[in-house]
Amino acid sequence: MKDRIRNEAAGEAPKKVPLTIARLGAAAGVGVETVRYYQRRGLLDVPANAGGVRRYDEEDVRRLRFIRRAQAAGFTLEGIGELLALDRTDDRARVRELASERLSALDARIAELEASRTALERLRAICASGRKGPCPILEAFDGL
Amino acid sequence: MKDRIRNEAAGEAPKKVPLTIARLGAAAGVGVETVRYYQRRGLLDVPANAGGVRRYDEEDVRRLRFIRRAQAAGFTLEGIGELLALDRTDDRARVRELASERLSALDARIAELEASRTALERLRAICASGRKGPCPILEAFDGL
DNA sequence: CTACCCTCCGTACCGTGGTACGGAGTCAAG
DNA sequence: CTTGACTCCGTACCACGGTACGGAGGGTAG
Repeated sequence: MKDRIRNEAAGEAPKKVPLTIARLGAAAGVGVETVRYYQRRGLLDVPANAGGVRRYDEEDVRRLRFIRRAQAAGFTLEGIGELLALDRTDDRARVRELASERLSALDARIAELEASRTALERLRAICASGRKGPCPILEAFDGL
Repeated sequence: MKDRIRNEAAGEAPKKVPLTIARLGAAAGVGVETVRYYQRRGLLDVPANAGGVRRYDEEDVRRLRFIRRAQAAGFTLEGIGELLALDRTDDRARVRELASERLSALDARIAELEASRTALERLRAICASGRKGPCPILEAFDGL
């Protein structure tokens, strides 16, 4: 079983090891339960293999990785569902709309985080070990 | 009642209008229920005024605003509780520790959001209205 | 063939951060 | 003194994104 995993890493002889749900999850850094949750949400489809153990392919891995990346970009799972649907259509206007929407939100959030960053560095400096006087935590965030 | 609010904006004659819970919340952009929730969590204390309507002061406003700013910086309410407690002690080491911790997380998150930003702009460009060919949503995030 | 681990499936539960509801009490203006 | 808005308090519920559990069946290494 460890050998199967070793096989994967070793590039030689792509032995076409069956991609089970756990391996699919591992390929994108998520657990089995999370994959199953995405299936329930309709973000990944369930391979038709009634009765037995399902097998997955590279396309599933791509989709799963996409989900995680889109999440990191701040899309909700619902939004990601729409993106996945759009990927099959050709509604460019809608894609641009969603992207622009997210870009604005992202820019706002980045600005916010950068302001917070400045405040935290200020706090860290003010509360340096050698210094005397108060270490005003509340004030450190004034003007955010 | 509208007049009370008008009073607040008009700088003349600071009439020392009583700060009720709704006005406290409004001063930091949150609702009554949220203030009460923070009280339950121990982030704000409940003025001793058993039986009647509680009154708040500027200190409460400061604390409430701090909570929201610290949240924007990515602190959890639990972490904020610790910060508020630290504000009363002089444990500079711990303050610096929390600040540094958060700074690292912030830097990581900012980098992530910036990478997402790039990917989204790429997507928006690729799916421009005039262009032909596919509008590859999944690929747009490759390499994040 | 037999351990042994993995998969399948339903259902329940979790943490975080709130939001809603409803009845009784309070308070200020008219 | 009434009216209408606001407060208090407990309890319940919400969205989001998972995570856990447990029993029955599948698949494979030795």
